[in-house]
Amino acid sequence: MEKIESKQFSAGTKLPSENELANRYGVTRMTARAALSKLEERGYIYSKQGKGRFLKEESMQIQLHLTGKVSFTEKMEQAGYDLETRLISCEKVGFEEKVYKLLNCEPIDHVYKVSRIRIIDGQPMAIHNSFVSEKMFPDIEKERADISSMFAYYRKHGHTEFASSKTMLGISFPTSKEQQLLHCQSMVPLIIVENDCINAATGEVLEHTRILYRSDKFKYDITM
Amino acid sequence: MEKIESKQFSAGTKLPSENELANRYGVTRMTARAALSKLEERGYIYSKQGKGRFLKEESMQIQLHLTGKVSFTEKMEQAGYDLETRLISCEKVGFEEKVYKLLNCEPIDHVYKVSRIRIIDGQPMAIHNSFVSEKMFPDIEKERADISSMFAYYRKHGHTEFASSKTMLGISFPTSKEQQLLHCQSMVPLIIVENDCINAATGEVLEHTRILYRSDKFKYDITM
DNA sequence: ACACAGCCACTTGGCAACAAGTTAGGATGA
DNA sequence: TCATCCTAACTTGTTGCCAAGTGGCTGTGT
Repeated sequence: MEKIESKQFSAGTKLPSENELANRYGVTRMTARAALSKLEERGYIYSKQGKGRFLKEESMQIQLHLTGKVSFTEKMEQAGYDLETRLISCEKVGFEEKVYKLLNCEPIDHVYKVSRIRIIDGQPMAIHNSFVSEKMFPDIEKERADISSMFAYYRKHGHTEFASSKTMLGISFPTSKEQQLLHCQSMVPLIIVENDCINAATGEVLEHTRILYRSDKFKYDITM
Repeated sequence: MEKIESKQFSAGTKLPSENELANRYGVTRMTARAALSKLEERGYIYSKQGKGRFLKEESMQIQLHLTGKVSFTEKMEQAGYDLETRLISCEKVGFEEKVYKLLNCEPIDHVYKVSRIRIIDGQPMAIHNSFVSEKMFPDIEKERADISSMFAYYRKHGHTEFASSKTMLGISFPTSKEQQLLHCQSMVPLIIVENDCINAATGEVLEHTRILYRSDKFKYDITM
């Protein structure tokens, strides 16, 4: 059934039709169709009614050192990539226990989610969510338009030395909104990396960050 | 369409039928069916003909420090889990450039893949593949039955100090064989962690390891 | 009153026919 | 000879119907 994916063709190649696959492997057309749909949902192929199914070009993979101290921006610019960071949204979020607890907030406090998208060489690669409390940054609503770099924003507010907390990694699938932003299919796994940014001098938690990486766009280096 | 998954029920709950979902959201039964199939392939629900679809119980997640120096066995036993490691296979593999290069092997050399499965509290959690060269361990074919721990095996052959190389992380989906071994569906992502085990004294590469973790069974700690 | 058989309404699973889009080639006409 | 249109043979997409499995309800016989 899914030995189909082991056959490696070059990009743009036309795949055998549903009927041909069904005959060749002695299954019904529905079974072949299901297998092909899976490949489509994973983002390996695309289909055109009346024409057929075609292999997408395999996208480049960028090496990314996940555990490093340097910021994403610096990493990418050092490696010579054309990185654009675009602000998507900056709005209050509903109560979420984990985030509120980390930011030392009560349920009545307001927490903002600053959502930015990372675009490399024209391709959206990751969504960077920063959770900050109104308590810590009361003017965030007014200043939202100016936020280009979170670190620059924190320095402007007098925080100079930064540290990071425990870093956790998990996997999930994109919501329909995230699919649009990242230009990906529903079955492309996302790697979610979460940690906190702390003022090293005072120990205050400045933000909780939740970064969603397209798992197929990077090779992740987690060397200590 | 996929707002279905946001509704959190408790385990074992019966989901609305295909027809009911189709009517409720004003879509065809095929659309509802496709959405439910997706949930089934991701391993969230199961279906019984004539009865309906039901939520699976959410499995526990074990915290795992990916970048630590201690071995998987030690980590799990320290945390008090009942870990069983079972040998699946130990056989020659075909030429694979990356692995052969890392092991300093030519295409005519023989490389063995020692494949073991990690079972925690009765649940298969990960597949641990070790690639070793016949050049380095000529008697591996005879000794294969005795291999319980790779480190113990290396110590038996005179290697005492170990180091590890660069560690890379990636995502893929299980083959049908891996689905059987890990008791999981086809759309459950696997986290693949690869690195080399090196004799710290001589610098020789003893093995290349490729570990396949079920992404839904762990919370991955990648703190430096 | 109780046991049992049959039926019906519901579920998921599967299939076949049809619809819609594309392309190539041949018939037709100027 | 050349241009144009039509048709036929592909492709994928969609719809609807029927099969198979389950459980409850009801009628019937003892």
